[in-house]
Amino acid sequence: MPDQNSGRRAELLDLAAELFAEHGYRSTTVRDIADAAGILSGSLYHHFDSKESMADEILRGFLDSLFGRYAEIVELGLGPRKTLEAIVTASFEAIDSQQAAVAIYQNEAKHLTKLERFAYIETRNTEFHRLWTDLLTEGIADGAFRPDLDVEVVFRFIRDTVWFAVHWYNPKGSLPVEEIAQQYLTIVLDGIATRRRPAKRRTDG
Amino acid sequence: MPDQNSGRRAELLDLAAELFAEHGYRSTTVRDIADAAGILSGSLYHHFDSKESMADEILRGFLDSLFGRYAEIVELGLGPRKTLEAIVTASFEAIDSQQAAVAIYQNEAKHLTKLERFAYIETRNTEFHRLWTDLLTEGIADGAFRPDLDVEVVFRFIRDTVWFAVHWYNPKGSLPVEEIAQQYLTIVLDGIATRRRPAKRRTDG
DNA sequence: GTCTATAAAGTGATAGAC
DNA sequence: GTCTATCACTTTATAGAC
Repeated sequence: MPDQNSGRRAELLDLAAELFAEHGYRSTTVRDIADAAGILSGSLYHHFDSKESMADEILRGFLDSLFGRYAEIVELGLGPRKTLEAIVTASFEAIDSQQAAVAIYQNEAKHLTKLERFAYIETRNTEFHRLWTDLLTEGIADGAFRPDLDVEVVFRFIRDTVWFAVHWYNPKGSLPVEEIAQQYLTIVLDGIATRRRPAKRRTDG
Repeated sequence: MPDQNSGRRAELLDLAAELFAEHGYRSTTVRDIADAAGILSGSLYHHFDSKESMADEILRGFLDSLFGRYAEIVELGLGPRKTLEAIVTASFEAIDSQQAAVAIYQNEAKHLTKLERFAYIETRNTEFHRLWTDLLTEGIADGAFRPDLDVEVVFRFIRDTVWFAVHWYNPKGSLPVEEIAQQYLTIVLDGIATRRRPAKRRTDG
């Protein structure tokens, strides 16, 4: 295995990530990746052990950086509502800056976790579940969120909507990522129906 | 091609749908399908032209029934809010009764549309987009929905959350599909944040 | 309606030359 | 770091017997 920090290596990994994201892990052949890089398929094995190793490296890097960011946010102790807003915003920023990795995580995680080497995905999913249900439970307890909601349903609802945006978000589109995050937060927090008092309200700090 | 209504044919199609949904279209081999049916792979070709034909038949059947149901709802002329509720509920019912087909639609449509024979998926997507944006625009115009929302963002938000439920919905779970649909509607319409007037409100008919 | 047998193409990966 | 050459295996699909 050559230098882990080689520029060429990172280049190839980026190409692989884009192809995995666009066509799916399974449908992308090592020949496709090599073609995109302008080399032959055999040459890829100078940089990586296997196709699986490439996906592994892409997902590991993405999840480490994402959960590092989440940990930073939680440590700020902003209270349930502001923490929720920050976590959602951070997730949209990840979609913006690491779109391919997010798409792979979305599309392939379920199947890859079956393989031992990808067991850390399950660990991260559990961590994510814990983060959200704690946050929602705390928010319900202190009056920030409605008490009549099923925490599990809300968790999945938020998780799904946030990550699914990766499928249509266009980094070059007219809507900047901050604005989309804001729109999502508005819907999740306040709903789409009209209300008698449209003013912003704040129950927590 | 044998009788289109043969019981065996439908049986094989159901098996294929479950495997495509569970492991992905690409990862499911014709051998897998034949194994599940207790026959050899070659025998499948007595019933179907190709693996692609199987996916085609599954998706066509699903989309036809779903859009038939949508058309029925729209024709009732219930007004924006009640129509939205009915469409969301109908979609959850589809997840309940045709889980495999919905999962295939979710996971594979993007790639399959590239093939000419699956062009009708794009047509349906356009139809779906039209249905929702009309509904939301109408609802904003008559005061049922908030005027400060981007119709496109809300459309994608609802579409994604509703269909994504197929990934975790368990037909044998404790929450009946009607209740999940209701929870989703509550979140989408009213948000998860507390409000000063928690009472139900109705702006349209 | 299923099986036997097999073709034809694609796929992940390796060994060694340059 | 890339290429040449190639292996071992998988996959879709076909032809004809039973």
